[in-house]
Amino acid sequence: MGDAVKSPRARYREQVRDEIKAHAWTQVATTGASALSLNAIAKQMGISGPALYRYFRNRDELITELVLDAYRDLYDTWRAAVTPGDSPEARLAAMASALRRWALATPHRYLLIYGTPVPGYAAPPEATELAAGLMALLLDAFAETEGKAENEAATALEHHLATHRQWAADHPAPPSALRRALTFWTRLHGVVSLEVAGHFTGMNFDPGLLYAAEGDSVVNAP
Amino acid sequence: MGDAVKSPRARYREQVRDEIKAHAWTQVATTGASALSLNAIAKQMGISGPALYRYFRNRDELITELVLDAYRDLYDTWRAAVTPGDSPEARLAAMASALRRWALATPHRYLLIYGTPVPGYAAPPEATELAAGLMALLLDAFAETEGKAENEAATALEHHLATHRQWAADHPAPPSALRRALTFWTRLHGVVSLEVAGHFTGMNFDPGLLYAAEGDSVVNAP
DNA sequence: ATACTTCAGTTACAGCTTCTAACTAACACA
DNA sequence: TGTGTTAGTTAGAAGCTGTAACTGAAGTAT
Repeated sequence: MGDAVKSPRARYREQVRDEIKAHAWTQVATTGASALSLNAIAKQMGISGPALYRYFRNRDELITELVLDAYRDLYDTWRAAVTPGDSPEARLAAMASALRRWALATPHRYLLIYGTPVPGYAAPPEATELAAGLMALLLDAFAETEGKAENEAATALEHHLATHRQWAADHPAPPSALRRALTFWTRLHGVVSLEVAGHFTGMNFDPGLLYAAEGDSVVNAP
Repeated sequence: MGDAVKSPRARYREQVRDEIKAHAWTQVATTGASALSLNAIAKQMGISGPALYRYFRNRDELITELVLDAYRDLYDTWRAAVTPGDSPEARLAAMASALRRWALATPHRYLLIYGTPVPGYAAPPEATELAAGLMALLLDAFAETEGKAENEAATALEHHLATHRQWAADHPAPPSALRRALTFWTRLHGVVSLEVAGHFTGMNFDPGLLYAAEGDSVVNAP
């Protein structure tokens, strides 16, 4: 485990695990996580079904691994999308459009982490930490900008968040930033989740414009 | 079919169909639609598995029926929530809080229509019509109020919607109302979908306050 | 070098799923 | 009383997850 140079067995094991995950991803991308079949993966790899259980305790463990990978990939995507020196507004805009591109590229990957939870699956603590890492990127940016609560309910929320901020306990962002980061997240998710779930198809308008307006509504609040 | 008084066979058939759906609903409520098992329903009813195929062509047809029922139920809930004479603001507030209550009462029912689509399932045209019926209730209210686009992106969206309004073709609401209804929908969905999917658990804040702020942000825009 | 242990992969199987095919038995109606 | 419709049956194909028991190869220790 702590070895810098891994044994050949461990290397082989890791390689097969990666191959399994690669096949799992193509399956998720096409049919979604709920239809993921370990048997089908084994068949594609030319091995028997039960052989996969040497590498993953069960189906849920494989799915959990995919969820964590998805979080990490989104985190990397955001890190790659922002230019460190840029203004917070520019960084938020970059993260917003990167998120939608990431979601539309592989809708089922987005739904895997933000859609209907697959029955029986329990999010591991690591997933919560990765989600917090994403949130931290938003908080970093919002902490650098000002933004007034636009109505009484928003003010009430902001006051509430001043004392209910365990989810951002180790981040110095003020309540206003917490509120705007949360709002940013839910507004973007509201648009993109309905889009990837196909709820806009047939409505004949451009979801990209709605998405842009929603992102701007939080970042460039009047 | 067109008979006002149905034959005893048809009545029996309808009764069994309803019983199947009732069992399906309790199953959906506990484990979600993706884990719905026709076999398990048959066992609960004391009949053999294949007998159910007399009443539903296949699993997807049963799920489709549940989806349509859910839409109808949400529509009725909204109709019951609003008081006709009330101000549009009051009606929108009533629909918003009714929606969240409806979603939290049976999370999987909300996810059935607004969550990850179950693989293989294709939304029937009737579902689109029912969704349009829900949207019409929002449009009715927003058409009675004023609301300015708060930034350039929102203005661009509003202009776009002036010429891309097939989804509200038979509704006289102006572009501003279309924009606000759409925004209302996605903002409420953004909060409630993350809430029912469990993404707020462990964050230790009250989603109800965020939900209220989001609803107000569209209805009581400054 | 030989013996021992670890482990990847195998087949067989239990138990679950959807769904089809063929058959029986009850009912409606003329 | 006869005929056609239909609700239900069992049998079974083909798929799934997951367990048990076994084989054979690779790594490790003596």
